[in-house]
Amino acid sequence: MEPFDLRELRYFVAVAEELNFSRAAERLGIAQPPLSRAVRRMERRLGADLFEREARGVALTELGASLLREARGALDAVTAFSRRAHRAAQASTALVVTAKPGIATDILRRVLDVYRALPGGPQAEFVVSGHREQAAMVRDGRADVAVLGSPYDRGGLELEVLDVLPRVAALPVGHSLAHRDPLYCRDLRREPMPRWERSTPAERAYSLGYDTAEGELVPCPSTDLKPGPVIRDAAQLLEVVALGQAVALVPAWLAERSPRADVVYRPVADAGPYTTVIAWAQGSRERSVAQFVRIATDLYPGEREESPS
Amino acid sequence: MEPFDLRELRYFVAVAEELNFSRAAERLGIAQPPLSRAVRRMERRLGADLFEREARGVALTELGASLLREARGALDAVTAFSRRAHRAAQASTALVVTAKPGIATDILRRVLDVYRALPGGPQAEFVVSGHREQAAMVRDGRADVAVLGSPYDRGGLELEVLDVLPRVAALPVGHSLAHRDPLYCRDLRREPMPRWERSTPAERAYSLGYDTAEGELVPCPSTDLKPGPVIRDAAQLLEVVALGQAVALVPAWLAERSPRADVVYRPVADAGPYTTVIAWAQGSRERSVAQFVRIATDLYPGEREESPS
DNA sequence: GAAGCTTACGTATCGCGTAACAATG
DNA sequence: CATTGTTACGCGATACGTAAGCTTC
Repeated sequence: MEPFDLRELRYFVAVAEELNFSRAAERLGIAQPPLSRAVRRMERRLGADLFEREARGVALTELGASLLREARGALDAVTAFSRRAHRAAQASTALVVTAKPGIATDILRRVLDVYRALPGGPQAEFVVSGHREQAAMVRDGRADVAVLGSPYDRGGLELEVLDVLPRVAALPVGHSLAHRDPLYCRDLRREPMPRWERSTPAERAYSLGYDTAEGELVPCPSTDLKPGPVIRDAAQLLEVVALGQAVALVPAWLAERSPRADVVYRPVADAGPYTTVIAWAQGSRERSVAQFVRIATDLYPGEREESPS
Repeated sequence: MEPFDLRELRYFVAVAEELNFSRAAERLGIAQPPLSRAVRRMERRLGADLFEREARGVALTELGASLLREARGALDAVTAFSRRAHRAAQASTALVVTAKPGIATDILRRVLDVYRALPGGPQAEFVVSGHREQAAMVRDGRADVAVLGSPYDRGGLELEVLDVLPRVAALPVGHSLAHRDPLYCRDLRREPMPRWERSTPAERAYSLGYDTAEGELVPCPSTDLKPGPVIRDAAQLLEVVALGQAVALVPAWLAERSPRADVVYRPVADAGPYTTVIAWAQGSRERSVAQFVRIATDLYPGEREESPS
C-alpha cells in the first residue's frame, strides 16, 4: 500500500473541486496531460475510480466524494505545518490572531490588550477575516489563534468555549409571529429565511435553529423551506429582515447592539445557542498560544470544569 | 514559502525520534548522506536550525521540539488518507473497529452485535489493540472506529462519550488510607503509584487523579512523588497493589469486575472520572462509520444533548 | 469540428548511493 | 582511530511539456 504523495492529493482535490481536468490543471500551474496521468495512476493503484468521466464533464464517484474531505484535511495539515514552521523560525514571532467582525472582535480586542501588556511585551497581530474564514486560517497555518462563533467545524482545531448566548428571532415590525409566545424554531421555518453565501449544510441547519456547535451531521429537514435572499454579513441580514423579505435567528448580542425601529427581536424557546469559542491548531503547544488562550479563558469563563487539587 | 514535502517531514520526524542520523537513515531505508542533506536543506529554507549537532549526538532545538508534534500529525493525516482510501476502494469494505481489553471491549461487543444484525449484514472486523494504541490506530487509518478510555488525546479524532464512571482508590488490605473518609487525591500522592509503561505527562497527571479527558495540558505537580513499579496492564496493576508496592486510582468498573481479597476499593472525592468514548477519524463521513457510531450512542447515552425539533 | 480526456516521447530536474573528507573524543 | 555528520559526483527515476490520438456532442 504505497502511500499517496502530496502532489497527488493536491491534484485530486483540484480536479474534485473544478470537476474539469483542464481548469484544474490551469489552477495547478501544469499542463493537462500530466494531471490526467497522475489521477489515472492514483485510480490504478486504488483499483477503483475516483471520477466518472463522461462526455459532458467529470463527476466524483461515491468513493471520490467520500475521500475528498479527508484529502483536504491532510493537505491542510501539511500546509499548516509548513507555514507555522516558517513563522516560528523567524526571530520576530508575532502571534497571529483572527476574528470576524462582531462579538468575536470585541472579545479578541480585550484579550489582545492584556496579552500585549504581559512582561516581555509579546508581539501579536490582529487579522480581520471574512465570514466563516477564521477556522480555515488556523487550519492551514495562516493564523495561530481564532475567535469564532457557531456553527464551527472543530476539525483540526482545539478550542475552549468563551461565551454562550441565546439566539433570538429577528422579525420585521408588524410580523404575525412578533406576538406569538412562546415562539419555536418550527414557526420560523414557514417563513423565508436568509441564506448565507456559500453556506454548508451544517451551517444551513444551524440557521434553522439546530445546535451544530459540535460540527455534527444534522438531518436537515428541507421540507417546504422557502428560500430567502442571499446575504453576506449581519448588516445585510438585518436589512432583508427589515424589508420583510425574511425572518432570521440571530445571537442576542446582535439584537442588543443593533436596535432598529423596523426590526423586533423575540426569544425562541428551542433554538440552539450562539457559542463563541477560541480555537487553535490541534497539537500546538507553543508557549505564546497557550498564554493567549489562558488569558482569554480567564477573562471569559464560558463553561469549563476545574481540576482537582 | 515553499511547503515541505512528505519525504522531508518523514525525515525530520525520524531524526527527531532517533536523535541520530545514521540510525534514522537506516530506519528510513536510505543512506545517511541524503538524509543529512535533506535536513540541512529544510533548515536552510527555514533559516533556523531544527537540530543541535554536537560531537556527542544530536539534540532537538527549541524550534525543532515545537514542530515535532505537528509534523507527526500532518504525516498521520496523509497516511490515514492513503490507508482509508485503499480500504474504501475495495469491494468488501469491512469496518475495522478496535478497543482495549476491559470495559471498552464489553461495550464494543454489544455494539458490534447490533451492527452486524443490520439489514444488509455489514461486515465488521474487531481488532484488539495494545494499551493506548487505539487512538493512534484511528489517526493513521489502521482502524475506522475505536472505543477508548480516558485519558485520551482527541487530536485528529471526533468522539462521543458513551460512559462516565467514577474512579476509586485501589489499596492493599490493611493500608492506613483504607478507612480514611473522605479520601482525596492528595492523600494518594504520598504513596508510590504504579507508572504505566511509556506514559506521557498527560497520562501521568490523569493517574494522579486529574481530569484530562480533554487532552489538555495539566500542571503536573511532580513534588515528592514516590515512583512506583512500572506496569503494562490492569492485571499487573492489581498485582502490585495487592503486594503493597503501590496504590492506584482505577475505574469503578474494574473494582466491580476484579474483587480480590487482598485489595480494597475506596471512593475518592475529587478524582476525575473514567470516561469511555467512541472515536472516529475527524471528517470521516462514511455511512458505515456513522451507522456504527449511531448504534453505540443509542445503546450508551453517555451525556449528550438533543437537537430542537 | 470543437472540446476534453488520454497516449507517446524527449527532456530536465532531483534525490539517491558510493566515495572521499572533516571534526571530535 | 573510531564514530558520526558533511561534501562531491555520477546515475537513475520520474514528472513535466509538447504533440499527436480518440471519443462525444
